[in-house]
Amino acid sequence: MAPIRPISTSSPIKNRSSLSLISSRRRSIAPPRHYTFAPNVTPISYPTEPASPSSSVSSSSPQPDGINISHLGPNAGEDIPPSPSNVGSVLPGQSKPRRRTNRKDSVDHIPRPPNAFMLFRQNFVHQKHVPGSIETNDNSLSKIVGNCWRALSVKDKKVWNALAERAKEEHKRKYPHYRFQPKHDPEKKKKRQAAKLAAEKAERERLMREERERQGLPPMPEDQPFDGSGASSSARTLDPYDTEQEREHAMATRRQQVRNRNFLGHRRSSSVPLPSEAYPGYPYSNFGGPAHADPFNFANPAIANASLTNGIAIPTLPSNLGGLSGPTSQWMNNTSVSEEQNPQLGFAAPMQSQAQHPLALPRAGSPVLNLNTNPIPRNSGFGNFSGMSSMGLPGLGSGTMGMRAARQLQLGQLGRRASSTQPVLQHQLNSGLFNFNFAAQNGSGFPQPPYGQFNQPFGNDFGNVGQNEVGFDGFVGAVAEGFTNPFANSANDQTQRTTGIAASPRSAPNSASVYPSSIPPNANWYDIEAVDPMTPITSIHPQTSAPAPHSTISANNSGLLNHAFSFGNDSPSPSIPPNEAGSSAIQTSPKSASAPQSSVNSTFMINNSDNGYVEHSHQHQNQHQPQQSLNPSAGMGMRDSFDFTAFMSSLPGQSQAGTTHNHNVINQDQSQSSDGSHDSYGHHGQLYTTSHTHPGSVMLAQPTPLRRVELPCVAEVPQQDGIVQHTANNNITDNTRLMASTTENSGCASPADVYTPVQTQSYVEGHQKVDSHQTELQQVSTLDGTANLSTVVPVSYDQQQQQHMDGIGYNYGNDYSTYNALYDGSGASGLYVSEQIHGHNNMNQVNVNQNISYDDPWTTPARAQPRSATTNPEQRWDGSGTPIFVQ
DNA sequence: AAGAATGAAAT
DNA sequence: ATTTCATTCTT
Repeated sequence: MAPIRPISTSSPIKNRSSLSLISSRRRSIAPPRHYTFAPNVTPISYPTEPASPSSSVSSSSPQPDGINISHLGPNAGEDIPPSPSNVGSVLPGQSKPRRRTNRKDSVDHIPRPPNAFMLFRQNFVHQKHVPGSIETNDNSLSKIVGNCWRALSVKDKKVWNALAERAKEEHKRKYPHYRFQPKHDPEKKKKRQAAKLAAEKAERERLMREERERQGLPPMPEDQPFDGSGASSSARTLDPYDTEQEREHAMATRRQQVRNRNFLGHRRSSSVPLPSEAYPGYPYSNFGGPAHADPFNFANPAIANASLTNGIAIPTLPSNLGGLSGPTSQWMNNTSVSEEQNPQLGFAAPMQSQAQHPLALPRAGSPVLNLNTNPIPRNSGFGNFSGMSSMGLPGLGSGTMGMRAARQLQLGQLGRRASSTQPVLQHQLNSGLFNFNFAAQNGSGFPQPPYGQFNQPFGNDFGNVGQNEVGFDGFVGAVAEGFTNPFANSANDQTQRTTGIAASPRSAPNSASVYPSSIPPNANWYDIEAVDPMTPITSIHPQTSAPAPHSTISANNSGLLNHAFSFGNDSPSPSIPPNEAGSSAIQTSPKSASAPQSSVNSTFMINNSDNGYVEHSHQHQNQHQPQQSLNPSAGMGMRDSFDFTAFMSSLPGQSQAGTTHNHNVINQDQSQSSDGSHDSYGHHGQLYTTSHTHPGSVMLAQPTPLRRVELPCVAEVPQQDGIVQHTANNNITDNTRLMASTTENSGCASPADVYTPVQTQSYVEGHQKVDSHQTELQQVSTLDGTANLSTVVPVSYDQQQQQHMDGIGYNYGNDYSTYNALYDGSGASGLYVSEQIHGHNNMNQVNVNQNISYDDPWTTPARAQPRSATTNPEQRWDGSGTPIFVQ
C-alpha cells in the first residue's frame, strides 16, 4: 500500500518539541496510487497520495533517535516534519476533546498513551486518506486503517512504533505514577457468558434438529414446563428419546458439541473462518482438512507405499522432490521456487526445499512420512530444523509453542485476536510446515481437555517432531481425552510402541489400542546405526542386550534419538555461507577449525516418566546436552566426514576402554505446568551416561544419581567490539544467525542490519544468569512462493530470555520469550502476524557447550572474517572444559 | 504461575 | 471498528 506519513497540519500542534523524528530533506513524486480495500470493508477504491519507492533510506539522514521515516512517503521529511506533534499530540489531554465514557469522565482520568496503531489511525484520519465523502463512519474507518496498517511494511511500522514508544515515554514523564487499570466489568462478563451459553444451546439444538432430520426422526417435542399433571407429554419432555439408540446418538452429538466448544470456544467474530475454511489444505487436520493432506492417511499413495521395518512405517520417498537434485551445495543455493501444488501435500509449498538435504531429511524409513515428502522452504525449514523457535513460532522446535499461539494458529488467528475482517492465510501453515502443524496438533491443537483451561492439554510435546523424526510418536501420543485418535490401530501404533514415547493413558482414551499395557523393557534401547549425520539413519531397532530396567523410557529413547538426530539437524550450520571457507555451505566449518560447533545440542520435550507413561499430562523438557565441547578435529564441523567413533573418542572425560565410550549427558528434565488438576510435578535434572558400544551406536544408560556438575559454560565471555558473543543459551540467537546468513546468502540486506543482540551475563549467588535480549529487526529472506529467495522479509524479533543455572545441572529457569512478529510463511511483504506472545517458552536453552562463544561474522558490518581460535582464545570454549563431576 | 480474557487508547 | 499494550481473571 501507499505509505502513510505521519503528517498532519490540521491537528492542533501543541507539542512538537521533543518528538521530532523526522528528516526534513526532500520530497519526491510518484504516480498516484489506489487503495483498494477488502470487500468486507468499505468496498471502494480511491486515489491517494503517491508512493515513493525511491525515497529510500539512503536518501535521508537517520534521525537522532535512529528513526528514519523518509521511506514512508513522498513528503516524509519535507518541511513539515511528521513529528508526533503534528500527528496529533501523543499525549493525552492534548488532542481535541472527545467523547468520554462515563468511567473516564473523571477529571483526573489519565488516558493511556496511544499505541502505534492508534497514532497511525489518528494520523490516517487527519490526513483524510479516506475522504469524508466516502466514509465517515468510525468503525469503517477503523477497518480501513486496520487494513492499511497491516499492509504497512515493517519499516514503516517501525516509525509508528517509535512514535508510540516516544509517546509512552512522554506519558511516563508526565504521569510518572500512572498505572493502567482497566476495570473489568462483571456485569458485562455475565452477559457475555450468558450469551455464549445461549448460543451454544441454540447451536446444540440446531444440530440436534438437523441430525434428527437427517435420520428421519420426528422433531423433538418442545420443552415444556413440567406441570405435574403426569400427562404423557410431560413425561416425554423429561425423556425425549424414544429409543436407547436415539438417546445414545443425542449424547454423542452432545459430546461432539462439547468437543467443538472446547476446540472452537474462542472469542471470534463470525467472519473469521474456522480452521477448515481457513486452511483448506491444513494437513492432516482432524477438523475438516482434506484427507489427502494427511500425512498419516494411508490412502495417500505416498503413504500407502510405505514399507515396514521394525514395525515402523517407512514411506517411499517420492522420486521427485521438487525437481531438486545434485549436490547439496546446489540446492542450498538454489533460489528457484515453484509454487506448484505438491501432490503429496495437497497444498502448494515452495519447492525450495530441504528435501534433498541429507541432514534435513529424515533418514530413510523415518516414521515421519511427511518430512520426507514435504518440501520445506529453505529458510523456514532451516529455522525450524535447528530450533524452530527461530521462526518466531514461539518455541516450536526447541521449546513449545505458546499455547495461545498454537491455538490461535489453529483457529486461524495466528497471533492476533479475532478480527472480523482478517482471515488468516493458508500460507501460514506452509512455512511452518509440518512443524507448525505438529505443533498445533501436539502442543495444543487438540481440543482442550475438559478439565483445564487449555493448560497444557498434554504433556506430550512435539518438540521432537520439529527437530527429529521421532516426534511422530509424540503425535500419536498427543491425543486428548475425548478425542478420537485417528491413528489408532494403524501402523503408527507400532511406532509409538517402538520408540517408547508413551502418552498418558489418561489423556489418550484410545491408549488401550495404542499403547501396550507395558512397554517391553528393551524397547527403549536402540542402536542407531550410522550416526554420521550425512548418512541417513536407516534403521533403529531395539537393542537386544543390555536392557534398561527402569530407565525413563521416553526420555532415554527420544533423548537418544534426538541427540543423534541433533547432529544431523544442527550440524549443517546453515549459517555457514557457502562462499566462506569452503565450497559447500554444509560441508565446511564456518569458523575456525578449532572453534566449537554449535552442533550437539538437542532440546526437546517429551513425556517423561519412569514407567513409560505420563500419568499426568505434563510438559516436560529434556535437554540432553553433552557436557563436552565437540572436538572439531574429530570431525564435527566437517559434516561429510564426520566420524562418530572418533568424535566419541575425542570427548573428554570418557572411557576409551574397549569399544565402549561414555558420554556424559545431562538430562535436564524440567517439568512445569499443571496437569489441570493443580498438581505440579517437578522433574529435575538427571545425569545420564551415554555410552556407545560400537561405532555408531549410542545408548543411554540408566540415570545415575544426581551429581554435582560444574558446568563449563559459566565462564564469562567478554564482549568484543562488533562481535556478537554467542554465549550459552543461544539457540535462538543461533537461529538468528541462521536467518542472517540466509539473508546473506540471498544477497540481501547487510548482515549488519540483522540484529543487535545484547547479552549480559552475570552471576547471581553462584548461579549464572544469562540475559539475552534481542530487540532488533531481523531480515529474513524467505520464499514468497512466487519470487525467489532474494525476497527479504524483515521480521521483528524481540526476544528475552533468562536462564539460571545453578551449576548442578538442573533447575533451569528459563523465562520468557516475546515475539513481536511472526513470519507468516507467505513471504509476502507485510504479512506478519504481530501480536506479542507472552509465555514462558519452557525451553531451557542451556546449550552449555555449544555456541558458547564465537565471533559472529554476520553481525559485523564489514562481514568479518571468521577468526581463528587463536585470535581470540578467550572468547572460545576451548573444549577443555571437561565437565567436572563431583560425586 | 501460565495462560486466557479483556479493557482502553482515538475517533 | 481497529491494534497493541497492560492489566485482571481463571485455572
